[in-house]
Amino acid sequence: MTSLVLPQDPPPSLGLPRTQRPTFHCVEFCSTMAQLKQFHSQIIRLGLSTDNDAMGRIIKFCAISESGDLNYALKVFDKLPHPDAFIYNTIIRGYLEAQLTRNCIFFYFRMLQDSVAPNRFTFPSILRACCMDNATEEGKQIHAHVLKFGFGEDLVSQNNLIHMYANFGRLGEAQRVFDKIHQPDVVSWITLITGYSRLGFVDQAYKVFSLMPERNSVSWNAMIAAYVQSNRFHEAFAVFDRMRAEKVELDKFVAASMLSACTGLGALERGEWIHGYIESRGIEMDSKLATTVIDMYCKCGFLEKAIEVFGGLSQRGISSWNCMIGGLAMHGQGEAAIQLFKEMEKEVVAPDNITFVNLLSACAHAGLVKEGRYYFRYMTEVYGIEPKMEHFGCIVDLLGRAGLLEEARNLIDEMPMSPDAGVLGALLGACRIHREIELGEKIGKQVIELEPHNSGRYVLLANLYAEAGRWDDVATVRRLMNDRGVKKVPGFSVIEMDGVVNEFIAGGRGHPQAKEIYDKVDQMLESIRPAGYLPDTDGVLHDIEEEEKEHPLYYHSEKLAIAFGLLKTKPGVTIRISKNLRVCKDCHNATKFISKVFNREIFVRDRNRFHHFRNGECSCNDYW
DNA sequence: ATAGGGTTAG
Repeated sequence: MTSLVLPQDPPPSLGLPRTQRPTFHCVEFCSTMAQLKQFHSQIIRLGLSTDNDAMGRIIKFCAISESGDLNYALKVFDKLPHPDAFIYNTIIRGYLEAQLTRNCIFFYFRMLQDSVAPNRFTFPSILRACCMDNATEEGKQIHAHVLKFGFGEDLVSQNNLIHMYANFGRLGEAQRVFDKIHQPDVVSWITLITGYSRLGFVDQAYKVFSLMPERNSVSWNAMIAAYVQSNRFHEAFAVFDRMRAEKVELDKFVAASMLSACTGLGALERGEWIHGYIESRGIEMDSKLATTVIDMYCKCGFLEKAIEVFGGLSQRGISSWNCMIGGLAMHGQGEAAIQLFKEMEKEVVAPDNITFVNLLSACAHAGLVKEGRYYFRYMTEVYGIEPKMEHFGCIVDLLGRAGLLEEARNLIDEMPMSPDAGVLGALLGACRIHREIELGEKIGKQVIELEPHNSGRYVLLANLYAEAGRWDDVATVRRLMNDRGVKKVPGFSVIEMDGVVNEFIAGGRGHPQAKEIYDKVDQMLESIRPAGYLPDTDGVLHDIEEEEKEHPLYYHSEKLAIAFGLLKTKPGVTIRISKNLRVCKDCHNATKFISKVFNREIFVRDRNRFHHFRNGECSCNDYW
């Protein structure tokens, strides 16, 4: 497709009816700018350099196609005496795709100034530009234009208005636009559902979802994703089951959402089922889906399988590498993470800042201080990546855990930005481990004021006080939380059994076999006492109230889940638990003893990492 | 007859 002859004879005349004029389809066969320029010059030689029909096609290629050149499009545009709406729309679209949203808006107003009436194709792009630019004023104004120019009935424009208002956080406006549509289509519904969900109104999203007259896989997925993103995994499963019951096939989007739900719960068996489905149905494994699968196996504790899937990928995008390195980090396999990083470099995949977050956190979790320091410098020196907040967080974590609190503090002082709650929280955690009460207190108060609504920050300081036996101060922190109306996130643990996800909350009696399970906990804790287990009540604020101090420690959610696991599985079978908070000191200690006395491997995934308990020891080396 | 909208990682 290198030479294409344009009709030269007779020379086209602008006065001819459309059917008799030359067509310019040749431009649509272009794949490079060089080819396009050839056609362009031929067309100019035909005397058509100011012909909208011809130039519109040239501009379309330059402004929108992958291999185009927006500046060239603009040059062509500047030579046109009377560009038509198509051409303006195309340039606006080009700016949009180049993410030059201010220029989109600017160009739209220029279009109006040039007295070219916008058409129904104009508004979707310009509304998206307003959306991306957070241009609320212009957005409202353009909404008025949509109506004024008579496109109040155009569905695509209305759907984009819904999208835009939702993005602005103006759900009332979004709903009003939706309500005015005579026949909303599936996209209108989905846009509204996603709008509610992204702003955290999941129940409202569900109300809309349940009103939909017809649903396709995209709408099912919008609802599933809404639940997954708000950590309501059981509800995601419920919607998924309904979708299956209605015989809707899952596509790669639904598969990805459901894998995330499995990841969130630590539901390995169900995750394996989805993965098997993807393979047997030949659902396309793009790099995003591959990353989701690998992430599921990592976070559900099946690291070997994650490595296998990773190894089998024909294309390894940066995110696959990052995910795998992060998985090794989470399992405390620092050396392996570094090995993998070196392999990545060998395959000439350029690491990005996330790669280094994961690599540094691998060093931190494995206590590889020397290596961590090395790669922190390496990142900037070799790849020119300036450390961001997260990188400082990793290094502070690394140094702090290793007891190098002074160095961690100095690093914080030298940071180019002021430390956020995450960075200071890392230092605070280190203070608790190393019983640096005074420094910890100072940092703890700072952290709380940085994130006064994050209950975890209060818990950390309270635990530090508890560590020092300062019970009055523990009470003060709790009072502060109460006064501010900050609710502690309830801790829960889940264990999957024959594909059923069993969820436990501390002291909860909701499980049908509660009696049996609680008896098992008592028996379990009695049998580890002779081996040396002593209950440790320091971490009390973790799950419970003061007056219940002594007792419910025994009934922390992970103890219930482990007891259930012992009850329901054959001797020797590995027990896998995942919980939403960090595992407390007492549970960690107890689990070590359980692994020895009951001769079981126990995997516990907590908020931060994996703990692999075996024969009385934990893979984290008590380093968490 | 050239153009527009919805869902997925880390």
